[in-house]
Amino acid sequence: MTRRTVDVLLPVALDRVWSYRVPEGLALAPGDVVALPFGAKESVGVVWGASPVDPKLDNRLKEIAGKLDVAPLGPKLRQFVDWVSTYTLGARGMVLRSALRFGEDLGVERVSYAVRLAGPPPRRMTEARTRVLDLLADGLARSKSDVADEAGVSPSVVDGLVDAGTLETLARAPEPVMARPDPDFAPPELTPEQAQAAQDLAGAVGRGFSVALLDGVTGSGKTAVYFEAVAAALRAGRQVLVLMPEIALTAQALDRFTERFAVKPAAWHSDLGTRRRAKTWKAVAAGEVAVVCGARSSLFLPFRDLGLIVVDEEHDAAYKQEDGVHYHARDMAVVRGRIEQVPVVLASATPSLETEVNARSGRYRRLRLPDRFGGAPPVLRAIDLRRHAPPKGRWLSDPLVSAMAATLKEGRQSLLFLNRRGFAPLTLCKTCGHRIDCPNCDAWLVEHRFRRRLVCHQCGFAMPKPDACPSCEAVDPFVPVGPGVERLAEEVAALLPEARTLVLSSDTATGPVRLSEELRRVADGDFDVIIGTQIVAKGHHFPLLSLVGVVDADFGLGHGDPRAAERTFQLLHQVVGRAGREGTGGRGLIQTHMPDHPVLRAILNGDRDAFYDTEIAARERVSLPPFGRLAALVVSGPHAPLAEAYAKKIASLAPADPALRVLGPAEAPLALMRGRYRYRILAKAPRGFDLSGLVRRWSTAFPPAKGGIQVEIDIDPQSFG
DNA sequence: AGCACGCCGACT
DNA sequence: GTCGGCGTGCTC
Repeated sequence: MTRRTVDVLLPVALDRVWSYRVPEGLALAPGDVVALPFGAKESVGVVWGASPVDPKLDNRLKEIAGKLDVAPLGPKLRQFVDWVSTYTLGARGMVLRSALRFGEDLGVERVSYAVRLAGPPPRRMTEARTRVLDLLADGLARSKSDVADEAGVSPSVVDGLVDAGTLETLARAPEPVMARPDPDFAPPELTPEQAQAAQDLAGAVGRGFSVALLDGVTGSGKTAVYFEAVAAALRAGRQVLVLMPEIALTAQALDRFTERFAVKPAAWHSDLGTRRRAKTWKAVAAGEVAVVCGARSSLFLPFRDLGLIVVDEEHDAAYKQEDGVHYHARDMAVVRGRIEQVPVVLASATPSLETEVNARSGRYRRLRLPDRFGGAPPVLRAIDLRRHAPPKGRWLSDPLVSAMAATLKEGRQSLLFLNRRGFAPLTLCKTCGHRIDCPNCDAWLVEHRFRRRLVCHQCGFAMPKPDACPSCEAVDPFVPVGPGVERLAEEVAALLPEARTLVLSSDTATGPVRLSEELRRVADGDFDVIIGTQIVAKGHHFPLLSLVGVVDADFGLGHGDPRAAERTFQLLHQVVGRAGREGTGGRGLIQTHMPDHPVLRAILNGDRDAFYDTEIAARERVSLPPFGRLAALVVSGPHAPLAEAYAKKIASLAPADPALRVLGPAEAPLALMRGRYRYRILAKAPRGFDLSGLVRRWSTAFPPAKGGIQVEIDIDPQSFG
């Protein structure tokens, strides 16, 4: 007799489905989330389909343990998972894993207890009890932990009042993750241009797939405009995904949503606790959450009825996922939009070159927003470091320092931008010239004075600064070379001792929560000088800021990597845009050795199109993306000659296709990383070529990888080098 | 990705 | 004699 079987996809690094027996009486359909035994333990999986089972396998089939009480993954999400896996060559199971990120426990909801005033005051009054009763005097119920927090007492004080009969506990149903946002709560006043763009975006909702580039600087009202498209989707009763770079997901950003729609959006990022994660995931699947603001992984959330996708800061490099499955969230957002048949809005002041090309060709609609502060962008000036070289051991030129002093005197804030974490990027022995490198990577150890350690920015290796040179054994011989943000802080302290400075980098703002706190203090005027890495460039608003100093504009230029030039352009554009958003004429001073470099000229002249013109022409000439396609195959292993030999071997196995060009293997940009030697093969193909398919065929011919050798495949790599 | 199995070195 | 290192191979 034939048994009922289903094919199940599991969230593990496997590319295929597995057949299972369906127990008697259990109805299963594709998309159902099930529990099942897998290997030695219990796992979850998703019913992906049903196919005839090899009879030889039949008696080895295991049985599905049961169906989980969550909404099934819909056909469009399953199609998206399949598509992403096919395109990126990431294992299908690993792509599914991104869609099943509901944490360990989906099961039991924790009952939370609320308390409210219910009886006479207790016989014995204490100060702590008074504070609790004052807080609850309005008669409303609050959760026990909120009461303890807000009254500044320990939870046992609340318990004591319950025991005394003054308060009563109510087991409250777990609150819904979010109340429904109100599209009509606080409609903005829009300029005619904004209103027109808003109308365009809102009009696209409900009319199938389309892509629009919403093009405008930070002060142009981009957010207010795309919120109108969000409002349109809400009115249609549909869900919305707003993608943001992880680091931009701050309270500041979410507050803007709250001001417009009266409730907070659901947030989705790596900082979420498992509890909240599970709750949000379920609520998204059930259609109870209307709007998610999330980092790139929110692309795989199981929306029940998605109506709109917004990709904010679409050019941001953080959208590229580099570990596990390699994908670009902006590109995949467009794919999900196409599969879901919903509009996609890409928002940026400095679009990626890919998006700019698509807008110029008319594939994407462009909606351009003028700066609403009447075209008064910050006044920008280059400081030519060849003429204004700071003294040795300093990095701030005289003109920049005097501008900072004047700004301080006016009671306004200055922002110094330097994209280097730590104190100094290089530590040298002054006796023998020995350089302190990472033992696992081809990188210098960066001194971090706050942490009192030398740190590898590649692999995280850290060690205390040694007392003696490991090479010549001279005692205390080290000199820091070059600046990091921490070293600038020292310089500012010496030059402007009365200034209150803040260093803002991923070391000080660890995650959206901490970053939010620091940004709030900046907005409150707790600091005069903010010294930041690229973390300060990403869409945050600094209301008191009137001077931006770019300490080293040349960083990333002049290596001939087109992507580096694009990055520098975007970063500088964004950073100088932080100055003077409140109408007071802001200033930007840019320290550089090459004020005539095209990227800097475009920045200084505010001529964005000039930058795109030259960059697009250059890429077209040499068929770099988006005018050609790239795939990178990175071979790595603990033993350099073996890894290189393997890389050469697979390069020689490339399919013969006249359209394909195989370059390398060459040492990868980071030839040694985490103790692994890396060699990179680049495959180039024309636009429109099925590069994924070709690489997939190619990879089936790879010999078995032994000796710890790994091959990572990156379709559309970000670096062209 | 997990996880078990298995085959070699240093210890209660 | 056993504990445990991580290389290899399997998962319906």
